[in-house]
Amino acid sequence: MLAEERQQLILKILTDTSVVKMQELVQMLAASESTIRRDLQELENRHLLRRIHGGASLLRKLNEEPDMETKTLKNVQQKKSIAKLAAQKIKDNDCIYLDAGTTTLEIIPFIRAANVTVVTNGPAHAELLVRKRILCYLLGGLMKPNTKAVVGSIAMQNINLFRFDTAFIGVNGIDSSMGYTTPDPEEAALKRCAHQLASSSYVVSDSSKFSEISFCKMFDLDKAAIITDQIPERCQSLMTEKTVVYIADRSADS
Amino acid sequence: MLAEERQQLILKILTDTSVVKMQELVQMLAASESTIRRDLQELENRHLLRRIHGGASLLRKLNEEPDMETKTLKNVQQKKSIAKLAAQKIKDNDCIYLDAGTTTLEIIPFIRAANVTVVTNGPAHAELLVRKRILCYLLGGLMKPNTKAVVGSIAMQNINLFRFDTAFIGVNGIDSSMGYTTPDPEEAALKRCAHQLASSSYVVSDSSKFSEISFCKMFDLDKAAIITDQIPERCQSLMTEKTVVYIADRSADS
DNA sequence: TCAGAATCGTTCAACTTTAATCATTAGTAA
DNA sequence: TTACTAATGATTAAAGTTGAACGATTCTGA
Repeated sequence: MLAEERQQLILKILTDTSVVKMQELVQMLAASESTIRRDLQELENRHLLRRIHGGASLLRKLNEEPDMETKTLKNVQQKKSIAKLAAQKIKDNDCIYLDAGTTTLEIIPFIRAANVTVVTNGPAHAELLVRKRILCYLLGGLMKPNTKAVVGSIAMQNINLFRFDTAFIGVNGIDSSMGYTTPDPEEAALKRCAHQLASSSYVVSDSSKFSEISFCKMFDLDKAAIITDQIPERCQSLMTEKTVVYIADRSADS
Repeated sequence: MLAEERQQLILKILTDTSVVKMQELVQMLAASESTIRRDLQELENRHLLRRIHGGASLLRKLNEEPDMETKTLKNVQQKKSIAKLAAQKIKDNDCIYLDAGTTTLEIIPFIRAANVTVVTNGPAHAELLVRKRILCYLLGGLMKPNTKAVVGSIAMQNINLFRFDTAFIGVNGIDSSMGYTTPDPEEAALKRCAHQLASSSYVVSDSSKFSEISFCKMFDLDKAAIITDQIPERCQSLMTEKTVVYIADRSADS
């Protein structure tokens, strides 16, 4: 096998799996460890992957430091099932808005609809989308250091150039009286804007955000449907009264 | 079999398989290795395929093409020394524009100046910058699948909101009569804009781009200084006559 | 914290591919 | 036929690629 083929294969495998072990590659490509090592080195130099001890990983895993709740396997599965359900809301030829954030990022691998156009304020989202050959517009503006989301007046100006069939929006708090909330005023403004420009809006969130209230209000509960994995007992009736809630079936994972 | 036939066949085989080995071609076309080699050479000169060690591959493979010369370690070192010199042009409190592309990406690790603000159309650049706690604005617009640069009318509109002390711009061709050139019209327009908005512009490029001419003209030679690793003998006088050239000292690597 | 295990970077020799050169063959026109 | 040119095939030194060895480094579990 030629070096070129091997390297293309490595990239392909990585796109599917996000991380890959040295030994797996040695087996799959039937080459020596030295050779794989050299391939990885070269691909890293070309900024096509990132080497890690024992293998390689995709370039940018949004948040380097895994935040508290992404840690447990349980939560990963929750997020994936939420993401899968969200992706099913996307129809052929849709124009959608995809908010920056880890939950919305998970949606991308599950998108099956054809001829979709996506607008996003998450650079990581944009890169994953074009890798999947999905037409993608990125909003301009100030890049926030911690979340790497694009925000600010330029982003607000840019987003108003579009209209969406559907918007998928992340939140930090869901409360029956305060509605949807998030810590950063700039991000809140952008999310509100996205919601107003969309025919239908979905808030994607795991169940830990219920009864939480963050600094900035985005909009009222009834303005968007919620896609989540479960509703805590204590606020079940309050929620279903005020808005539409879709519960992801965790056993339906791929 | 005529040379013409053979070459057409080679291209046909390549279109089907995307990569092909030397030995396979020798067998399939029943010609000597020398002949096949000459055919491949000619086809490469006509930009119809790309030769790789042990065979040939399609030109625009699915994913990555922009940096086929980033391969050798030698070239990596060249790019790093160019990048280092470029970074030294940045002073405290500067507002700079950083064009998308691999050469400009290398500049970021070498930035030492304090309180710098950077505007870029490369999402990867933006992420690296905020990781270094450098204030960064990303242009919005359409994301190009192969280079992952942001381009188009929105990007043009966004960039005009800024003024720069210095712009660092990548190119694909440097020619004494045609000036600086690049393959994509959209990118060319953006680069031209960046240059016009900057007090001073630097073109960063390794020496392989001299005497090359790409599809779209950006601007004339004298409009920007060049930062490179060396000038080929044949165009040394032509270049130094028409513009300012900075040569990076390769031994000054960190 | 420590020791053992796994992984990494470097070096080297065997091997393969390439580029350059030269001899041979085929085709062409006088 | 003969002389000339272009294309092909063969040879060989140089360059590139590969796998294995080995010490250095990092990870892991006690």
